Amino acid sequence: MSNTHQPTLMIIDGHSLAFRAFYALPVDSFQTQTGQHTNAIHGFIAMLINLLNNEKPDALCVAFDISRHSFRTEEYPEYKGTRGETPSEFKGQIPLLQEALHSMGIKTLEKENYEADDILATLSARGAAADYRVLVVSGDRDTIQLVDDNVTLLYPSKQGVSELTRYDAEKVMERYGVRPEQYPEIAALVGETSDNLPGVPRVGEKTAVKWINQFGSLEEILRRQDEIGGKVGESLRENAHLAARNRRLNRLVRDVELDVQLTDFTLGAMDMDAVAEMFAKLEFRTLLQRVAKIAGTELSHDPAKPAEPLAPTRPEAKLLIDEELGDWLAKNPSPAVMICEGLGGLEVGVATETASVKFDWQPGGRDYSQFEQWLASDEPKVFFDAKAQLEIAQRAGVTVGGIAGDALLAAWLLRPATAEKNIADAAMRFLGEQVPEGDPNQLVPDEGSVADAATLAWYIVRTHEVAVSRFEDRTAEIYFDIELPLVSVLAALETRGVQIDLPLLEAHQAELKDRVAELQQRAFDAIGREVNLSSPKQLQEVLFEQLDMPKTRKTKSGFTTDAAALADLQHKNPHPFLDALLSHREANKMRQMVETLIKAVSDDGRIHTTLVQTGASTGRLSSTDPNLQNIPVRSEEGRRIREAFIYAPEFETLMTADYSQIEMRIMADLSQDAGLIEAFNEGEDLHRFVGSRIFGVAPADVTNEMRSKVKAMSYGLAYGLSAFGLSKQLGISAAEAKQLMTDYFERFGGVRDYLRAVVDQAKRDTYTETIFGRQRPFPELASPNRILRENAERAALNAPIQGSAADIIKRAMIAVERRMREADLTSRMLLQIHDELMFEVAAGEWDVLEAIVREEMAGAADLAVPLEVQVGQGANWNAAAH
DNA sequence: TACGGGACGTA
DNA sequence: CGTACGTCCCGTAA
Repeated sequence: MSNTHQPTLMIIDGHSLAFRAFYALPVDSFQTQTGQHTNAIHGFIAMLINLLNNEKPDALCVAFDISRHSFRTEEYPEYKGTRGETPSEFKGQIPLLQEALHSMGIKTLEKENYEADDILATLSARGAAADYRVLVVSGDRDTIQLVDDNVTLLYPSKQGVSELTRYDAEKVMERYGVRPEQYPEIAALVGETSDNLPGVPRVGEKTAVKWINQFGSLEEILRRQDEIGGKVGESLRENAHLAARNRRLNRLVRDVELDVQLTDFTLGAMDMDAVAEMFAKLEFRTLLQRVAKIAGTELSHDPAKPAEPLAPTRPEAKLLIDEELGDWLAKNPSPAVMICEGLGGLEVGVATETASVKFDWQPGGRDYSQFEQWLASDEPKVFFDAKAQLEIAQRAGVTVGGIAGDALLAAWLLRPATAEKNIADAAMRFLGEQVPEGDPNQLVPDEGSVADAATLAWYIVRTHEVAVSRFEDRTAEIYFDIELPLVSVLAALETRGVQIDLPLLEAHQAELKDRVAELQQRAFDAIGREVNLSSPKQLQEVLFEQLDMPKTRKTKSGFTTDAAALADLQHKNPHPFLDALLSHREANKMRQMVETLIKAVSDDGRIHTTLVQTGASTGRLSSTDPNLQNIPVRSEEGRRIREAFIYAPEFETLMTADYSQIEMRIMADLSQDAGLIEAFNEGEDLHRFVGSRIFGVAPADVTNEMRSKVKAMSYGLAYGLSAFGLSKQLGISAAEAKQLMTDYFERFGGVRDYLRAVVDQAKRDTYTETIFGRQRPFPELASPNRILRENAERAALNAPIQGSAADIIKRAMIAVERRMREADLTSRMLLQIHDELMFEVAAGEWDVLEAIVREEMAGAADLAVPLEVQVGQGANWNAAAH
């Protein structure tokens, strides 16, 4: 026996053990507040924790059945037919269990047409071949056949899942009197009631074992069935076909095609944040602690965090104003502030972990001057959604300084996909505590005001503390250096708004209205009836039934009528209706947008969008009410809308400044691809340069067609574009697209290596990271669902690129705003559109502003290639473009 | 009235 | 079978 450590692979039959747990634990005792049953999940996880503690597997996988349907039911439809309907209380628990496992970084597997047992068989064969010690955990006796020198079965004893019996080859021999691989032959003879597989009547375990030992195998028994006498022999001869069928059905498949590597199952560091969130959802408190303990002991290099103190009791909020309030604020550093806007005016709560105050705030009143001074000062304060709070204060005539924390942003940074939108959810996630309900006698007990301001502030300060304590160093940098300083910049942009030429917009609207009506009429005339052109359902009737056109790509509920498909139809099957419809679509879309913009203009003649800092999980901002980040630009009609974005009379002009090809530059930096870096340093047009390399011609000889292909390819790369997608987009053959990609990677191999490495890294770490360290978790990378997993792979590919661009422009915004303030400029930053900033420029300030903008935007990151900034000037947004 | 799907605008 | 968003409209479910 060698001394080297033989790794252990553990494979669990998820369904069978969850089902046993379900019957082992009382359904009614395990329910969340929303009524979700959790007894099977609880029992399963408890068992899993024991297994992790006792067996210390190096790799782990949990296999599930997808449905009752499998190749076995195809041969024998009655297979497992005696099993009753799965209890409804059980069904819903499986997806949640899988989610819980994923949160713990544990892979699950399932395979259409196979049972979990077959996956167990396949993986144990592969594990043994790869020299693992394999532990199979299953409540299904069929898995006994998997046991051998390398494979041990852990089988739950009768009472639930708390005790597992270890079956190695010897134990099987001892218990059943045959070698493990012979067990299914016994089972075939005896039958398996629970699988609805009747065996040979009169043959029980004893007889079967006797025969096996006498004849050596089932095959031999059936061949020599005539040698067996008596009633039993008669029964065997009559029912031999049953035994043969049972044997076919209970033979586990050991070579199921599984799109995984054993190394995928290697257990790594647990993302305790994700676990905590999931367990909070399931309301598992003690299990969470037990999991944390495992994670702590397993991650020896990650010292276990000190245990959280028990939930402190909520301090009684004092009602203070004037000097008393001032004294309190002076004595209690870094409290959370919560300003609630209610029917009765403004209610303010301020809290530390141990003390809190509250009061009704009458802005400007003498009793509140100390509070207002403190609010405006740089004294550190913590908020939940600081930008919204800042804007409430601003409406009350008070500025806010010292934004030292924002629990909403902190929670979002830790899990950007699903930021908790309210304090109660965040408190549940980070503290595991339920924020108490507000006054039940309240007339309108809405979600926003569950508790009084002081109580909310107390939850905010503690939630923030826990969230920040979970930051890794680089996450903390993103938080303190980027997201928090950005809050007041965004608030300023929102408050400023952007000037709109309303008469121009209204004229445009009137024109569009006429045009839409005309195009609608033309469409109606073309088909001789009236339909709703905005109804895909009615359009399908017209196109595929009335006009009998060829069917387009399928959607969930029929066939697509999107622009690309309609253009394709028009090509194959020209019809005036298609023309009218396409034009109507476009004009109608523009009309809607213009209408929305007109409605959004405030009394000050400006549009004030909301920039949502937690809007995108890549780190980008999003814009709502209205969305100013999707104002048309590609069509002539669209650019006319941009002409309505102007500057206020007291200013002189508009400036736009955008990063040119920032994502490709980031790609060059991240991949360190020598060719791509050279491309940017050459100063040659990027796509022309890349095209010359790929097609092997001089840059000057790159045709427009070549250039546009290369351009599509380059941009597609950062999105995980496939050869199929590329061929479709460019309208070229799949072979040509494939060749294009091959040629591209031939010349820019670093890019290919990088893209692969990103996904590999993300699979290992379960998250991606931007240049500045912004992380985005990708639990779906471990999903057994191929669609989900591949979507996650593409998103993971894109996240560092899109996210780094977001980091860079955010840093630029903070720096530019600061420089403008320092230079005491009147000019103002107004909008951010992902890679572009818009400014309203005051007379005489153009040059100094341009210098600041260029310097700070280009200097926002130090990449392997220069960051190029293009600046445009004009009387409106369209004219200021370049 | 609420919600998902389809379609489409931007980076 | 290309990432990230928000908004509109429709049609259906409550």
